[in-house]
Amino acid sequence: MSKYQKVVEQIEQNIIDNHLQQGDKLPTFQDLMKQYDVSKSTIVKALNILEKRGVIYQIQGSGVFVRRRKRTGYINFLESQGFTADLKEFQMKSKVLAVELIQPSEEVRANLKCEAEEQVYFVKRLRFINDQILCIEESYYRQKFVPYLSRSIAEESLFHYVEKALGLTISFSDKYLHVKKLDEKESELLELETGDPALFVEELFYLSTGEPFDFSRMVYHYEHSQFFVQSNGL
Amino acid sequence: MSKYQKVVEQIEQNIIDNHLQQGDKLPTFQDLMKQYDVSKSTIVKALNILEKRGVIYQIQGSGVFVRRRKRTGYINFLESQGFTADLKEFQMKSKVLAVELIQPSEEVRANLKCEAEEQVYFVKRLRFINDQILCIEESYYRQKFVPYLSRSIAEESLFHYVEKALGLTISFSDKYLHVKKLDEKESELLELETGDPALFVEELFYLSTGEPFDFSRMVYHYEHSQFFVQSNGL
DNA sequence: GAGTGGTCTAGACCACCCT
DNA sequence: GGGTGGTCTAGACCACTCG
Repeated sequence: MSKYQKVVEQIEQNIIDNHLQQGDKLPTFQDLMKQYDVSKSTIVKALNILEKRGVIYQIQGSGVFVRRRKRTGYINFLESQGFTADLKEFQMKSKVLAVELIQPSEEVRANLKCEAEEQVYFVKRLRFINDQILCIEESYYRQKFVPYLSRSIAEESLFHYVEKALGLTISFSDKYLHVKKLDEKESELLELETGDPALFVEELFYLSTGEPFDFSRMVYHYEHSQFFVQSNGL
Repeated sequence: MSKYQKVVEQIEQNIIDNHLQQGDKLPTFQDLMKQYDVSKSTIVKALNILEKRGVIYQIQGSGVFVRRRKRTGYINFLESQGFTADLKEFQMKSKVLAVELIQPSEEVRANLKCEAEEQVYFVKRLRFINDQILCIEESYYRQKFVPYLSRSIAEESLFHYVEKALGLTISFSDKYLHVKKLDEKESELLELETGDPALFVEELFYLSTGEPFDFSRMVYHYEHSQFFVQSNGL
C-alpha cells in the first residue's frame, strides 16, 4: 500500500478517534508532514482524496476542516455496490432466486459488449437490509470473466468473490436511474401493491481493463430505501 | 486559470473534436508533456481529474483510454444543480410560484444552522426541461449570504446570480433522496395523479467557507426525469 | 526488456486569509 | 506581514503490460 493511502487512512481514523465535528480544524501541512514523515506533495494528494470523498474541505490560506457527517440510515449511493460499501452500518443479506448460465438477450449483449456466442451467468436475488426487503436485483455476468458461479456463492457478496477468488479488479461503473410504478411480479416479490412507486436502477460495472463484465437491474422498495450523495464542485 | 485546468479543458476538447470513442487511446505522458509544454506532474493531475469526472480511465503500463459516453437524455445527477450542468443538452426554464422573506421553520433552521432571529428567502419554482414539467423546487436561502432576491432573478439561474452578482463560491453539497407517493398539492402542480410515484430529493449547498447557505427540496416528475451517475472505485 | 503509467521528494513560487 | 494552502517543476525510482 502506498504512502498516501496510509496517510488517507490514518487521517480518517484520527477524525473518528478524536470525535472531530463539522468545522473542526485539522493540523497544518507542516504538522502533517512531520507527523507522517512524508513530503508536502503526499499530504496534498491524501487531502485531495479525502476532499473528493466528502470527508474534509480545504480553504486556501485558512486551513483544512472536517465536513459534516451524513444523516444516519441513508445508503451511500455511490458506494452501494461492490466498492467499499459502509456495510458496517447496515446488515445485508440475500435470498437467491436464480443462478443460470444463459444466452443473453439483445439488450444485455449490447450493454456488456458480448461476442456473438458468448454466454452469461444470470443471477436474480432478493436483497435485505436490516432484515427488511431492500430490492430485487437481476445481474448478468460475462462467463468470459466469471467462469463459475453457484447458488452458495451468490448467497454471499458476489463482488467480494470476483475480486478475491477470481483476482479481478472492479474499477468503475455507470448508473442509470428513474422512478416507475411496480408491475405485478415485482410488487409480489417486494410485498407491495401493483402500481406502488419504486426506484429503478440499471448499472454497468467495468473491470480495470475498461471491459464491462456485469450488467445489473435493481428495483428498490420505496419504504425501505433512502440514499445520500455528496457532490463536489468542478 | 491554472495550467492543469487548461490541460484538462484541452484534452477534453481534443476528445470531442477528434470524435474519440470508448476505448480509444490517448497520447502517452511524454507526448502530452511536449504538446502542452508542462511537467509530468501537471499531466498526472489533469488526467486524474478527467478520470474522476468519468471522461477517461488509466491502466498502468498500458495507457490512457476514453471512457464510454453516457446514454443521451439522462440528467447528470451529480451536476444537476448549480455546478457545471451540461445544460447544452437540455433546455431549462422556470416558473416562479413564490419569492418571500420569511422566518424559517425548525427543520430549515437546523439544516442551514441559522442564528436565532435570522431570516431566509423562500423560493418556490416549477422547473421545466425541454418544455416538460421536470420538478417542483422549494429553496431556502440564508439572507446573511443572499441579501436580496426578486421574482425576476428567480426566473433565471439562481446559482449563476449567487456566484456572479454576489461573488460567492458554491463549493459542495449533500443530497438525500428517496421515492414516495405524491400528495394532492404536488400532483396538481406536476399534472399527475395523487399517489403517483416521485423522486424526492433534499439538498444542502455549502459555500467554499464550509457554511451552508441553501437548503432545497425537489419533487421530480417520474415520467420526465431520468438520471445517470458515474462511480469510481475507492 | 522496452514502454508506460504511478509514487514520492525537495524546493520554488503564487494566492489567499487574517489580524 | 506571517501563516497556510495551491501550483508547478525536474528528477528518481517503482509497478505493471505486452510482445
